[in-house]
Amino acid sequence: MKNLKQMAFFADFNDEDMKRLSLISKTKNYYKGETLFYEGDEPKYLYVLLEGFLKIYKTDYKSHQIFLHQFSPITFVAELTCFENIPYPASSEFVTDGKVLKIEYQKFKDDFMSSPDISFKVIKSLTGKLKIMSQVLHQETVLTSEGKVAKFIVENGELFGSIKQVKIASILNLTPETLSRILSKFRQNNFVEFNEEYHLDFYNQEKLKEFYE
Amino acid sequence: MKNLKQMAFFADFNDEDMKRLSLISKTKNYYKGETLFYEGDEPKYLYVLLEGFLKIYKTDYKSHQIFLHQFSPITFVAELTCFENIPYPASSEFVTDGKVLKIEYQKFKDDFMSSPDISFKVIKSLTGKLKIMSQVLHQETVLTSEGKVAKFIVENGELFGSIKQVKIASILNLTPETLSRILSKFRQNNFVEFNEEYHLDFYNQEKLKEFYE
DNA sequence: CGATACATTGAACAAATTCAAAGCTGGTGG
DNA sequence: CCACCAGCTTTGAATTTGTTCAATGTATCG
Repeated sequence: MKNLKQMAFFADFNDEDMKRLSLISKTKNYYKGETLFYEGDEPKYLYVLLEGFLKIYKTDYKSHQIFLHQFSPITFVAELTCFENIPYPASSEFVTDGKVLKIEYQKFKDDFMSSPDISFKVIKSLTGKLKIMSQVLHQETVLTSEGKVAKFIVENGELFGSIKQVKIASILNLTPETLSRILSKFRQNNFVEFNEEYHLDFYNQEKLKEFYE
Repeated sequence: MKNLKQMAFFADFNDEDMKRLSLISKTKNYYKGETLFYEGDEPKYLYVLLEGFLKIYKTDYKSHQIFLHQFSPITFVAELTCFENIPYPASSEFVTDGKVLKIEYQKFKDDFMSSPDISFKVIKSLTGKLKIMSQVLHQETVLTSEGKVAKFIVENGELFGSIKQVKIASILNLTPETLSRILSKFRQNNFVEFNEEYHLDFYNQEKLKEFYE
């Protein structure tokens, strides 16, 4: 359990606190590809992602995944559903092998939530989630496909070459075809340059920003 | 200031608390149509909507409004931006005349946030916002236009006749034309029936749900 | 009555997806 | 070492979904 202390949230727990926490929780390991919960499920535990990467997505009427976010350890996952006792609003799948702390929420609430420190950190965790959702909403409602790609280049350009375009397309909720067409358009207009390893050599930040600002 | 007590948040404030609050805040009146803040602005105060209805929206690249939510009193508005010190992620406009409590956030945080009661209620307010955003995101990313309309009929059918279709269209982020076409399609398939006053007389919930579940 | 806003309908248009086909590339096994 | 295969990328054409533009119809309210 000692790695919990890495989490900002539990950083100032003392040994006594950690012991109490361990009494109301247990860890579970998952393999890459396994699902932690599905959209619509009822929450049973308060989850803390301890190891591995967890993808959050929705499924549309065509059974296509809509990518929302990828969580890195260590963080609470979907705590909203516990606090509000509502079904999960999205599904989650391990992108790598991983480990999760499953906390009995009601006991956690009774035992820990009265502490101002904890409360404040729960607030921080929730505002973090709100920020993420706000960004996703912005991306999916106000940006065009070109805007999404332009923003991704400016903010995550280094990922070109290290991850495949199909992956980037799925992060941006675009088809690989659309991404390819937009990139070749950007290339033709000299907004970007790629080297032979698909790495981004250059981008015209000013021109690209016009697509999303 | 006594109406603050109507807000669940301040319900159990005593007179002393209220006095302290009044020292770090002031109220301001707004007319219908006025803007409280624009997307991108830096937050200056923690706002509490005391009276009136406040519309939250984003603006897309075509300068079209994307409707997100309409707040009713009494509630915090955009508290996230204070907690995280980030720009407003959306704009807001009064739909009616209204009144707002402007609280100096830093002092509120210092004076009040240490109380577990307050913290817990801030958490509730944040989870409420997360739920709203989750619904908006669902509506805008996974539902089709038909799905949006079907869901609106089932969940808000009584509003037909009392508000105009243009208004419904803007709530659903559809054009009036699209809404009209979908409604006439639903009428033709006998999924819904309207009377001569545009009131919803009947809907086939089962059929309609197929569009959004 | 007439003006103004709202609703409906059709046709053209736009953005992105889907489907299909053809290159490319990198890794594996013979 | 090379050939081949599976997965990725690119490109074109068709399709889909919803918007835009334009015209017409319908209410409502001074």
